[in-house]
Amino acid sequence: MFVCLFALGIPVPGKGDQMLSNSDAALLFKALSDETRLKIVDMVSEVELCACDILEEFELTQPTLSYHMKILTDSGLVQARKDGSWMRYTLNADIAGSLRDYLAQITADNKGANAGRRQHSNCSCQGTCEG
Amino acid sequence: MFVCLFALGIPVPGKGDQMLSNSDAALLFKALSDETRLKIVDMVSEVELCACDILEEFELTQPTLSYHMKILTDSGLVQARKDGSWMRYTLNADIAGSLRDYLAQITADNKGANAGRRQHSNCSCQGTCEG
DNA sequence: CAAACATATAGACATTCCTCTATATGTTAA
DNA sequence: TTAACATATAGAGGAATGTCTATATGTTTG
Repeated sequence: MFVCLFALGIPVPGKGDQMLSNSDAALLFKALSDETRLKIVDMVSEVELCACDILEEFELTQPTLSYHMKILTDSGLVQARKDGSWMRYTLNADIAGSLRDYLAQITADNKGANAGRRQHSNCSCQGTCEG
Repeated sequence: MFVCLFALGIPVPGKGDQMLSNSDAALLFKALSDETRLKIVDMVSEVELCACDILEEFELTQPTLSYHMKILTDSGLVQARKDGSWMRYTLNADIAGSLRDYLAQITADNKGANAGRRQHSNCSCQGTCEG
């Protein structure tokens, strides 16, 4: 039977993304533990944005936004690129993927020694999902 | 072409789990922003455990563990069940699933108006995944 | 160069977080 | 009922967080 390894929280082999350490994951979740930063992640996952574009969407001062961007880039979840006087931000899709894998891993209940493969409750792939 | 909706971060219809609000998600990520709590989540996702079982795995005092369990249960990520003198803890799989969906959603780059369905980088389902 | 623009840093301040000790509450067992 | 066990609560203290104002740094433009 084919199952969706991703949905089971099993890192897909050959993808090159390694399981995050607990401390890295804690840092990434801390970066996501603030509503402002959640909105920023959502924004920069769609399209590259400069700080001034992001600032317009919030009622924050420029230094406060800079503080949040530093937390996001230090965690690795957001990439910064300097373009003249602008800083352009995008999501780091690899880190985001690793964090999704990590979250799936620690919330999966198939980690015991005798855990068998089975359909994950959150996967729509009714057994047809390649594993 | 069939794609994996789950891996795309699109809530699977008919599952009954609603997209979390930003503030709920921030609270859940805050619950996960501490290494001790990450380990606890990993532990209780495998098997129901009482506080004393969990305490043995850490170099913490009992009140400190109680503090962490309160944060985890208040967030909804962990369920508590009183059994005589013991508190038994398990992962709330529904909330965990909603959080995985939320994370997939805000880190997906397919949210624009003209976004097309396509294979997600973290899904092993090579187009065979039912959507 | 000087002015305007974009961003970062420094420092202050209130709040929250994580840990502890001490103690309280509730449950089981002798 | 008393002792032992399991957990929760109160309160303290130091560290971290999120916000601001003021200022510094670097870039573009007239």
